[in-house]
Amino acid sequence: MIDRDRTDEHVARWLPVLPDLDPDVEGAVTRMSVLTRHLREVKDRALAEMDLQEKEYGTLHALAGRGGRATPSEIASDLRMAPASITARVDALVRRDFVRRIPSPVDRRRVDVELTDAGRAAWRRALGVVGDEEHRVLGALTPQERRLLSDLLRRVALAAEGPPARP
Amino acid sequence: MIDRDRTDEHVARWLPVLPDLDPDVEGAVTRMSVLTRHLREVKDRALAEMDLQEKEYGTLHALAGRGGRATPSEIASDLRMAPASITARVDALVRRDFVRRIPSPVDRRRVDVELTDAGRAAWRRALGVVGDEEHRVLGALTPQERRLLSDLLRRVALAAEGPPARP
DNA sequence: GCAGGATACTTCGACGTCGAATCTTTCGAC
DNA sequence: GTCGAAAGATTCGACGTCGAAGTATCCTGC
Repeated sequence: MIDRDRTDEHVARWLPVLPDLDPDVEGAVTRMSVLTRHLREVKDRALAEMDLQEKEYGTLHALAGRGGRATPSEIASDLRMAPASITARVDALVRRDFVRRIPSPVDRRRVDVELTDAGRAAWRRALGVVGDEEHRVLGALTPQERRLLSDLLRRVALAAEGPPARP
Repeated sequence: MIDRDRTDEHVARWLPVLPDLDPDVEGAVTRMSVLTRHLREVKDRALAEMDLQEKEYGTLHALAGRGGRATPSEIASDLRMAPASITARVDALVRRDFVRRIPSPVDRRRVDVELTDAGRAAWRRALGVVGDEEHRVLGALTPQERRLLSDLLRRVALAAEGPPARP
């Protein structure tokens, strides 16, 4: 038969006290949360071995996703963080020579943040390891099942993105 | 045809720069992360309307899951937090009379934390609203599809819980 | 041209979490 | 019995994030 995972234990532990708990809803939600946390932790450890923190990598990644140049506000938006939090992140990356601050010549309020060659190299070097664990755990499914999973999650995501709950 | 969600945009934006990105793997992982964050934010807002913070509810919930009585270490373990972080949380709940500290008579190193009647009532009152959004978004699927989603995620979770990646 | 509002980044103060250290109590070896 | 190691909660100092305030700059309407 199929094995039980930790979420099954979790649900089994709660069912007696919350009888109207839907095991499939609770199971799906809990597993998404568990897997998200797991991937972040593995990514953290893998990056640490190449002397990079997750927040450093994340900032470089956001930058690379914008062609290697972006404003603090854009980075904050991509990372879903407060713009105020970006200042310290960029400071640290500047100290490591992974990034440069370039005052915008066209708008003197703006400061563009630009990847240096070293920054881009560090990002590329780390790029491989961060996806590895994702592929490893998703490798438990066949390609068709991965497509199916992604499609099911898209429909759930659309419901989440759409109209909020009716009062 | 089927609609695109924000994750589809995300993948489309990255595909040109990372050609060997697997859209199904990246899509599934990103949607799990997005949905986990979404559910936490909605839960936060719903709880705020009944004058409860997410961290307060979380602590009460962990306590209720242990029959209304547990040690700080047990709470920390259930919440996957450092035991040191529990002290302040319990302090705040004690101030609201949701919780009591009871020195263990059998082991004088231990301090049991116990739900008060008010604490249990607050937990029960909040219990309904936290599950509502989960059911709403998962309602985009049929019961059979929810079962299927949960089963697919279980297999992924088992791969994550199992042996780590081979070096 | 200029006054007032909007925009963009940064600074500041507060907060939550964590690892390490502390202090007490318990347990085990002898 | 006693000593040292282990276990449990807490305190402390550091860190990352955030909202609000601050500062400089741009833009729009008049």
